[in-house]
Amino acid sequence: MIDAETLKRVLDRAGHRVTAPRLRVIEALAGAADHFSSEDLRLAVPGVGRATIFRTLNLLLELDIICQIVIDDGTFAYRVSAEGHHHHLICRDCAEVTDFHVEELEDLLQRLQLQNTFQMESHRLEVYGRCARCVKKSRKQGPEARPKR
Amino acid sequence: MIDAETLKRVLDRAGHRVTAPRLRVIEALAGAADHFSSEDLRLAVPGVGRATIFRTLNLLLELDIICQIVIDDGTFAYRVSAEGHHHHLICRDCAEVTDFHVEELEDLLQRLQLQNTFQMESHRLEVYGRCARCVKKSRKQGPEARPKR
DNA sequence: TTGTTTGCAAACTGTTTGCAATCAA
DNA sequence: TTGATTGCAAACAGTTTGCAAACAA
Repeated sequence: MIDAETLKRVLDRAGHRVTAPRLRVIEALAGAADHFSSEDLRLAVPGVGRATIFRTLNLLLELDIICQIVIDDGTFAYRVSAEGHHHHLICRDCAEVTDFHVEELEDLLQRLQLQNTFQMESHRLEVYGRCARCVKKSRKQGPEARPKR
Repeated sequence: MIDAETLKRVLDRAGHRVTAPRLRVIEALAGAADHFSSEDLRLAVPGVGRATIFRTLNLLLELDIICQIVIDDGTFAYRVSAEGHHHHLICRDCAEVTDFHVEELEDLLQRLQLQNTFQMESHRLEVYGRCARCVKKSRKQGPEARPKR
C-alpha cells in the first residue's frame, strides 16, 4: 500500500503538485475495501468534489498506483495495484475481487500472437463466479437462496 | 447470421411476440458492422425509439442471439454471437473486433479452479492491440502517426 | 507571482423507467 | 379482447468540462 511519502515522491517525479485532496485520497485508500467505486471513494473523503475524485482517480491510474476493473455491468471499480500483471476473480454474489496470476496464460497468448495477425498490446481476463464464502453460505441456506446473477 | 424466420421461432419458443421493431432490428443486424453500439443500431433502424433499441438488445442478449463486449472505456458493444464461447481481439486503432478461441485457456481455468477456492461460472478475455491492417498502415505513415491509445 | 488544481454547477453519454397509446395473438 | 410492446419524455448514474476562486511552489 502506498503511503503519503511515496505519493509525494511519485507526484513530484511526474511533475504534479502535492495537494491536500490528493493526500486525503491516498489516506482513504489505506482504509478502503479491496475494491471500490468512484462513489465509495467520494464518500470516504467528504468535502472533496466529485470532479476532483475523478481527476485524482485518473491521475492515480496514470501513475499506476491503482488499477481499473470492468465490472460485468460495464461500470468501473478501482483497487490499489497489485504487483505486476494479474487477473481478477469476481464473485457474483458479494462482488469481492481477488487477484490471480496465471503464467501459462501469458505464454498461451504469446503463441496466439504468432497465429493471428494481430499485435497484442494488453489483455484483460475477468473470471466471474462465486467465492468460497458465498458458495458455503448458499449451501447452508439451500440453493434457492442464491440471487439470479 | 440469424434470419427473420429463425427469430420468429426463437421468440415464440421463449414466449415473446413477433413485432415490427424486432423484425427491423434483425434485418439491420444483417447489414451491421462486425460490432456496433446501441446508437449505431438506433441509426440503422430509424423511427424505432431508443428505449425499444435497448429493450430489444437486452432481449436478443437473453436469447443468445447477440453478445456483449466491454470496450476498454467501459462502454458496451454488441455483435452477433459467434458459435460457442470465444474471446475478442480488439484493435485500439480502428476498433475492429475479431473472435478467437483458445481451447487451452478453458483447460487452464479448469485447473485454476482446483487451486483457488472459487467456483468459476464464466469468464471474459479481451485482448487489446492492433490489427494487421493498422500495423501496416502506421508503418507506412511512420510510427508518429499512431494515436496515443 | 504564476501556473496548477479545486469546487461547483452544468453538460454529456449511455441506459432505464413510467405511462398512455398501439399492436399481436 | 387483452396482455405485451412501443414511443416518448423524464429520470438516472457515472463521468467530464468550463470557469472563477484557491492554492502550491
